[in-house]
Amino acid sequence: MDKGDERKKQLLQVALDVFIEKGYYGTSTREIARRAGVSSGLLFHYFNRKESIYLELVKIGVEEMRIDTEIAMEAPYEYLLQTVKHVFERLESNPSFGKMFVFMDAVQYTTVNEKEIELLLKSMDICRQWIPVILEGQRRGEFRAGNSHALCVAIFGAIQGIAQEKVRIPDTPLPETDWLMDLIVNRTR
Amino acid sequence: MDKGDERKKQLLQVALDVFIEKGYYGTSTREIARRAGVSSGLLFHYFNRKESIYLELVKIGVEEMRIDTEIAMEAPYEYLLQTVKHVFERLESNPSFGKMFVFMDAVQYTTVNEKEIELLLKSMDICRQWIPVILEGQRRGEFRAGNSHALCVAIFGAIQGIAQEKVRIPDTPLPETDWLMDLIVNRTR
DNA sequence: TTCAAAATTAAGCATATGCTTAATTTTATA
DNA sequence: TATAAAATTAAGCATATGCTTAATTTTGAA
Repeated sequence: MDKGDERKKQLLQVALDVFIEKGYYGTSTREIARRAGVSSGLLFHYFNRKESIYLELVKIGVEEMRIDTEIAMEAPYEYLLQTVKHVFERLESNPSFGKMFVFMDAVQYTTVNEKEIELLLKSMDICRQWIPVILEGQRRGEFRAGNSHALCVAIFGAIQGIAQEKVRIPDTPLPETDWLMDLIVNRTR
Repeated sequence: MDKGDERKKQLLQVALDVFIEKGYYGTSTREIARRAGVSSGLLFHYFNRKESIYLELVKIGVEEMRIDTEIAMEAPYEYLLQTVKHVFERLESNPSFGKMFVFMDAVQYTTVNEKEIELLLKSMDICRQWIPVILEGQRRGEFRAGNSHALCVAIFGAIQGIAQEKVRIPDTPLPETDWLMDLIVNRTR
């Protein structure tokens, strides 16, 4: 209902598109404003700096990527399977999810002078969140033995790469969930 | 020996670093020059436009990524295995390879107005090169059944994602080659 | 040693950028 | 309808950018 909030949402949506397309530095505030059909002044009425737009998007992204460690530790295999399924389903059904996913990855390469962003990035580091879960899965014999960090990199790297391809070429066919799980699951037991 | 060629190489090396770090648009010609310890004028003495620097790097990248389809078709499993091993070894031993790898991926997201780049990108499209090889591997029963394009996306997406992580955090442990192969190999036969 | 070619720089032009400011329009409520 | 708050714009400042130009230094062969 609030007109201001609607506009802000719209601006964030447009900004996400441009950031993904051109990167942080390649995105001009003028272009965000132009694509949204408003003046630069209005953009800076809602966001005090360019970095603030970026920061708000990162915050939204962090929220979307957070895992529930407690549940995950109870059933590592099941939780990972559901996570992969969930990501793939949303990649198919919701283009803006894919964009956010790719955006969140690009963030990690973007050097922006914001202490706040650095903090967010730490909280968002996928391996940091997942390694304990993978260790638990290995302890149970559900996941294959080996360097748990490397396992984490393998599966989430794969998901990341696939998501990127999907965003770049939307009719890219997604792999089966099982294939991805074969990266990490212990098939010898 | 040729001093000009040496300088050009150096400039390309520096430019690659900056392009990876800040993206195409975020990279200023001034910064490339500054990091190389030369004037802007000299940079434009060797490259007539900013895009030309980018283009030369893409050309080098394409050369590094090209596969030998003829040999690949003769032994799909073996060729893929060697490719993965080769990439991982070079990721470990040669940081600039990783940078080039990530750069080549970023190119695909960068909209640069160069017909030449578009042509290069087609020739560089990994799935276009690999799908015939994967189909042959499936025909032989070496690779698992399923959408060959999706299989291609799975394995090269994984490699891509892992390479990105490696470039971002150089002490990231790389997964075992076998784990990656489990994405695509037919274990039921 | 000479001197033309090659390497290099300093200065600057035109435009794009992040962001501000003051003014104007729209909205909603009393 | 009157009016204060909210939304929006137009114009512009300071700086950064891609790239050019004219001049200077370095190099290497005769």
